[in-house]
Amino acid sequence: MSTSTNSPPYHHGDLRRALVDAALVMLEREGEAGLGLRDLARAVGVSPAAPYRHFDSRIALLETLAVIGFQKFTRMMASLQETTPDQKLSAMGRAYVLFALDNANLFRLMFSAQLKREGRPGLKMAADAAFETLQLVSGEGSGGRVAALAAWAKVHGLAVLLLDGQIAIRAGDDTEALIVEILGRNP
Amino acid sequence: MSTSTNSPPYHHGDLRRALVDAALVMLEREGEAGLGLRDLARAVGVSPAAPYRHFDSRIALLETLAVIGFQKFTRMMASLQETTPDQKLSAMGRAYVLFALDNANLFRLMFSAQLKREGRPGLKMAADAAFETLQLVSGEGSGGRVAALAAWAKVHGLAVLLLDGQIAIRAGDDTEALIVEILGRNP
DNA sequence: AGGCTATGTTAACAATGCTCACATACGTGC
DNA sequence: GCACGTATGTGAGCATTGTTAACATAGCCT
Repeated sequence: MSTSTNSPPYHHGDLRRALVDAALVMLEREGEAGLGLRDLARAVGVSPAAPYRHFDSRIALLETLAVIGFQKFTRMMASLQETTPDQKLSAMGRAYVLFALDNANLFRLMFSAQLKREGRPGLKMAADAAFETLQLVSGEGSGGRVAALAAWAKVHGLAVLLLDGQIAIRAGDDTEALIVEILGRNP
Repeated sequence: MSTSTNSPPYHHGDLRRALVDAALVMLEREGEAGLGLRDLARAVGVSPAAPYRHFDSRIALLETLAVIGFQKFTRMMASLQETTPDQKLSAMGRAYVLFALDNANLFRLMFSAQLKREGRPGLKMAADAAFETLQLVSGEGSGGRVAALAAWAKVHGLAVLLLDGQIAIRAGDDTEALIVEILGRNP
């Protein structure tokens, strides 16, 4: 226990968790570029060098966040209740896009090129795990790998285009309905 | 004219162009994060502050590069020879993806979130111009806006997934053939 | 209690984007 | 042809950032 005065405890308790939590919030608010180690340390009330006891580098922290993102993504995918392959596939597509919109900067980080450039095998594993079920469900329906990749591409592309504001949302649009409509379309 | 000795001329001649050219090369080699103003200045043989006579900031330089990317993209799209809407549409899809693979980091920059965050109306204009014909061609075929967006999403998603190495290219794969196959598939 | 290790702090380094005061070339009006 | 204003490049320096090294403190184990 610390002294009876409210002196801040020298040891934080669970700094790693606190850093990750604060980083996730800060990431979503300011984007990856705005997530500085010093700001992060200050937000948690700790010295600028403290995070290095828990993360080798800023990149390593970002990788951790991305892995967490993939886990969250995987959990959401696994929680879908639909039964028939067709229903399941379309529910997954819809959930995929909504996840991207709800966690814009986290989603961007998950697919960030910078992280892939380094070794980082943990990230690739988390990503592969996340897409395994997706490929499984979409492949078994009709036509194997090509069909699965085509479906994946459409869903991912829609997510990215919406995220970047590239697809203009018009005044009367219900975004969620538009997503379902686009994904249901076979041009 | 400078003196007869080979003293480097104080004024570069066309520094802006030289900076842009060097930046494009450096961008493709090292990625956006690796494109530093000082490195760039050194590569062109000029002082670290010189680029600021031609670009307000690093972001402004990146925006210029992205706009150039969209122009290049638009030219490539316009140069396609196909005639019937169906042929034209599929040729555009193929060209879209190949452009992304050939200009990986430039393509990423064109869709970079960081640039959109700032005002930067020039970038949005260049992007809209680039996609105008795409939307036109794909919309007139069958079903209006939704069909156009669905086609766009699939093409863009395939480009991004390939770019990020997310779609595993297997040993026997011919990448270009795989692209055509995926884009031709209506799941 | 004593010591080992984990965890945090302070001070500093190198690199980066950016700015300011100054130097030099260019071009335009007389 | 020449002075002068403007555009363009230089050099030094500032604030910030990621990162490291030396030191301090807390918690744990015997």
